[in-house]
Amino acid sequence: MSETQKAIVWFRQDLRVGDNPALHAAARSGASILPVFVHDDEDAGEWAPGSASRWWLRKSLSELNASLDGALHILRGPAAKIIVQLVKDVDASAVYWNRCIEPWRKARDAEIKQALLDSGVPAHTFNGSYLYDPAVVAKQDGTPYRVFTPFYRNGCQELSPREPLPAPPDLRIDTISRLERLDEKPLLPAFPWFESEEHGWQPGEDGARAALSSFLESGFENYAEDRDRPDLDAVSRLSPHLHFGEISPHQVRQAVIEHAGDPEQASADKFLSELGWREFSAHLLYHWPELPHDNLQKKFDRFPWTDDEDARKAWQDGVTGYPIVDAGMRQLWRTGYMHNRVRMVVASFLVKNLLQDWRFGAAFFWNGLLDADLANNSASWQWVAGSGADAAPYFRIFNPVTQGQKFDPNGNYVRRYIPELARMPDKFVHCPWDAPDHVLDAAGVRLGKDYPRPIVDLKESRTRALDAYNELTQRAS
DNA sequence: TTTTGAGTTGTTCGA
DNA sequence: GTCGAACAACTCAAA
Repeated sequence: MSETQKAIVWFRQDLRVGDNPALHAAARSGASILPVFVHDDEDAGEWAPGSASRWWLRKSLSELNASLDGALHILRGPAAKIIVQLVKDVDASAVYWNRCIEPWRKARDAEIKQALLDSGVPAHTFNGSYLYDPAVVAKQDGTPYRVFTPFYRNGCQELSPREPLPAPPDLRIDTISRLERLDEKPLLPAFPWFESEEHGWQPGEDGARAALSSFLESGFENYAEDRDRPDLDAVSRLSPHLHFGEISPHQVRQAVIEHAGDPEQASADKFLSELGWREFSAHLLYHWPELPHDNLQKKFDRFPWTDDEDARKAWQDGVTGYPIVDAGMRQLWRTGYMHNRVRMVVASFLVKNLLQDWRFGAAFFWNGLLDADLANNSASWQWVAGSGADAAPYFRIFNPVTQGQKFDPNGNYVRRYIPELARMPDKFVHCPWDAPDHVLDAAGVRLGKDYPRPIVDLKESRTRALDAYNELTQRAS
């Protein structure tokens, strides 16, 4: 291979140098590498990164650029046009990328690959983001799974994920091509947490590794028991790092197994199954590209969602009067993140107690979450709503008071995000409306002024949701 | 080939 | 206070 041969490595959701199959293969080809990222919002349409994701992406790209000696070329526009033109401009001999599963990317990338092939330039693509290639996992009869447990036990665990690849030792970055650099300012989001470092996030490959180490050293030991406790520091918080591909699930999996010494060890087993859920969501989106928009269970197309602006606003702003719900929504605003257990509680509350369409909730999360991921977000909202494949039974309706008392037993999570309840005693911190007047006085809480009264009655709204669901099943038969 | 039993995350009610 | 049953319907794989 001659010195002048040039390979484009197109980064997308794999903003890392380690365990990057596309980058690794390009380096091994001997070509000099032109690393590229394309802001392809026009291709993405409504699934362009939300406000929170934009903040993360900008930081992460800056980190990746530093890892690549400042050679990352960031462009903007429809990727088909940009990549094909770039190949011509720099006379590239090949293009490398790791595959994505979003329906809009899948379709578009197939076209780009064909266009490149037609012009005599091969596109080499890899599975970099999932332990098990979503295109490969299938039942005996060749059709995709709809239920998690057989998917995980039979579909996945018989396949062995690859060993993580090292960062390419002989990376030759192209230093000749000089392209126009993009002004990143329009990417800045309007979220308040952008201003402060309170959230403690460190986007980028180093930050991802640090998050993993910190989890293994502290939260991991009691992960199996404490992962449902939003008041404790027991979860990995790796989700945004995994979404942007700053670390691969292969690297995480290997580190967890090495640390635990045994994949069957309780915390390791539990954590690996969570990675399994990430795989399952990808599997669902890959095979059911309508997942972000359409109920997978068609009977839900007739569900009588209401369109209650006031209720939606109260939910978004964290002023529903149910402390665990409000704390979750405020955590989202302040940190771009929400603990998994609380996500289920706020989602159940929106969909079941408030009878709002899950797609409204999914869109709000898409904009607000740093880890917003089309597969996880869509599959999880459909799971909570009961409309998905292998979804929670509809009659499983979370009681926000019970959930609060069970998983935030001392109210520390609620107090962290709802300062107006900081002085409420444990007994009433999840149900301030039950507190006697003298307790409210002592805590400095005037219900309806300092902190809202509940916007719906739990028992009534539960019955209303169950009735709505029963009507669906009756009419279906 | 058909049957059978199990399946992430819950709540309420009545004994 | 504790405990089991009921709350649907469907997928999947083992028997």
